[in-house]
Amino acid sequence: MSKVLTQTLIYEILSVVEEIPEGKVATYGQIAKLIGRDRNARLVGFVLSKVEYYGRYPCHRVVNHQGRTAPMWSEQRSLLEQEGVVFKSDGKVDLDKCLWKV
DNA sequence: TGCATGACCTCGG
DNA sequence: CCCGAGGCCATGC
Repeated sequence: MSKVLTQTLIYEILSVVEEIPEGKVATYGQIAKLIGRDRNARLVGFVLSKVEYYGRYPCHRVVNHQGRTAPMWSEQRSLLEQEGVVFKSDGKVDLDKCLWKV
């Protein structure tokens, strides 16, 4: 980890991400809120984009509010489908059923 | 020190 | 659902 993006923030985010059960997905805003930074939803995405740098976490269970996955990510959909996450014809996650409820 | 970018969110139309 | 505007924080040049 050459760049230290506030270890505290990353630790809190990963803590929440680890709590996401299989077959469920969470939104960036949801996570941001759980760590007490509801205004920093952007940071969550920004951090998760580099989280693979810190270790392997189920960051594929995190999608945006539209249920859309990362634009450049190819296997994210496959990973989620393997866990039982339902996808719509549009290629988006069915948040009505797979959204992680706290 | 300042400006631009990003896996975003909410509100209104 | 898509489009546009405003906001918020950290990173990188």
